[in-house]
Amino acid sequence: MARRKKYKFPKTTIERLSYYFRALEDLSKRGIDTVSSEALGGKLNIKSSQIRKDLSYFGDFGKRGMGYDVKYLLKELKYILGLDREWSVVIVGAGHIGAAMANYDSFRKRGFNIAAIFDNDEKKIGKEINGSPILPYDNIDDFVKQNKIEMAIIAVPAAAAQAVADKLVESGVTAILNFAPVAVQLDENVRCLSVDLTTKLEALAYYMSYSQDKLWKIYS
Amino acid sequence: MARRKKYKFPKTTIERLSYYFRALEDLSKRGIDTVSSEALGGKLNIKSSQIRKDLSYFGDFGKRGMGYDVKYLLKELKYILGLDREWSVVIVGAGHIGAAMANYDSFRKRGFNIAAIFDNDEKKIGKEINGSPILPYDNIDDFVKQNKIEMAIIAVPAAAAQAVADKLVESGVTAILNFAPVAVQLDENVRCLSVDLTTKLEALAYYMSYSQDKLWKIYS
DNA sequence: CGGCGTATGTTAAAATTTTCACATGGGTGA
DNA sequence: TCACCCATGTGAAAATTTTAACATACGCCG
Ligand SMILES: NC(=O)c1ccc[n+]([C@@H]2O[C@H](COP(=O)([O-])OP(=O)(O)OC[C@H]3O[C@@H](n4cnc5c(N)ncnc54)[C@H](O)[C@@H]3O)[C@@H](O)[C@H]2O)c1
Ligand SMILES: NC(=O)c1ccc[n+]([C@@H]2O[C@H](COP(=O)([O-])OP(=O)(O)OC[C@H]3O[C@@H](n4cnc5c(N)ncnc54)[C@H](O)[C@@H]3O)[C@@H](O)[C@H]2O)c1
Repeated sequence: MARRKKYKFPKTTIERLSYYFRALEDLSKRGIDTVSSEALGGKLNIKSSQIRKDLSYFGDFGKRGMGYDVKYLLKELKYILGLDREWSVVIVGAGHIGAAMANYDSFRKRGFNIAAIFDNDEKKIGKEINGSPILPYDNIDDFVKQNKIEMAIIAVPAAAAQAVADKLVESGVTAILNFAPVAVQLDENVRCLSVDLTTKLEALAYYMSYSQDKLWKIYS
Repeated sequence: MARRKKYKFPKTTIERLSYYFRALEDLSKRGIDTVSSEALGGKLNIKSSQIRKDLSYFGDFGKRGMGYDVKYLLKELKYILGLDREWSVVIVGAGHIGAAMANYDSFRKRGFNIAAIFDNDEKKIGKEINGSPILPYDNIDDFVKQNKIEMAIIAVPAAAAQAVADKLVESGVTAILNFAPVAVQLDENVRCLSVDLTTKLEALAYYMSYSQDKLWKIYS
């Protein structure tokens, strides 16, 4: 499909491409139309050689002696990251996290459309959050199938997460962002990323206790 | 301070220790008092050798032929992770993310006390979330000093994040969990972890576009 | 139009992290 | 008590990822 020079590269590269993309958007907004790997790295606390290597896995985007054309690189990264299209997403769990995600307009700007939110709490069903309806969890299967939903965000309590994930996958979802603090077991052709906020706090606690360990990247 | 056999180990080890801790809590609740690295790994999708190595950086916690005593390992991990004490935390930004974090009781159970939430929105000041008062952002300096706050959660818009971080550090905070999508520039003796939800979604989009890449860990 | 400064893309080396393989030692039961 | 089983802890190998170094190419300026 998309351009790619090498077939193997670090998993962390994709994460960094996303950072590059955002930083470039910022530069673009500020009217800057050329940037060197050195300058971009300074902004993100990432070594310039790392940036050049990451980009080199996908193509030759820069001009020697000159750096990178911001708009051009943005376009390429958009393509590489799969952001040149719309993604239909459902959120399961209309609680705090689910609501936060539904209210975050930057997702929509990036092409992630929150088609609906599902919950099993009668009191929430029928309302809407930021324009997305809250629907009965029991209808999720039909909805996902009919609307060809590919991505889902799980924001239900840990105890319910595995069952929700199973139902989602059965309905046809193939990518899941999971906020529940459990290791969801899934078929290997389903992509699942977990966001674990407790772990982050605990890691901070560890590093507070052992101040001799100075090992941080701005990203993680 | 705490026990540690080797002085160098992967950064990812700490993250995993946190997963082990949570999985062990679960086992403990269910009345299981011994576990092998193999069984624990199965629960978390982590190789048993990885678990044994991670633990070996800090001590000999298991019994050969037997596995690990759940309660004992929990106690040790609690100590290692710095969870055997209370942490006073402030949240900056009483928006969606700030509210979600303040409402999450598991943090309190783990020893993270949300001492206060700060905001510059007149309409929010004076209210409280889950027992924590929302105070004027202008008072944050005094509050942090007087209450010896060490940790902070930044949940303000990206544009304000750097200024907030600077103010926090100036007031004495030395650990920050940052939700704003910017690389905050900090003195190297301040620990900062960022949670970047946009990046996670974008990474999912990438892997949806390139289904040939099957490379997932349950954690990330 | 050709030399010079500059920043890329790449190759090779270094560093880090994971995985393997197995010797080691604790517990159990005969 | 002793032999046997089992899962740990570890040292060495493999795999992955980052960093360094530099030859290469581009554009500008004189
Ligand atoms: N809030 C935080 O800051 C935070 C931090 C770390 C982890 N998490 C995790 O994120 C997840 C969501 O947290 P939250 O704070 O939004 O929880 P919440 O309690 O605010 O919301 C959960 C929602 O899920 C709904 N729900 C429960 N079971 C369901 C089911 N089977 N099907 C459909 N809907 C169901 C509930 O009605 C509720 O609306 C939880 O797993 C939690 O552990 C949250
Ligand atoms: N909501 C999400 O799902 C989501 C997803 C990705 C990233 N984020 C990031 O997390 C951060 C918080 O997001 P949110 O959705 O909670 O935003 P929000 O708009 O709901 O809340 C922001 C809060 O910060 C307060 N605030 C603004 N400037 C301030 C300042 N200088 N000092 C003190 N308070 C100030 C506002 O009054 C508001 O209450 C943002 O940086 C956002 O980009 C949020």
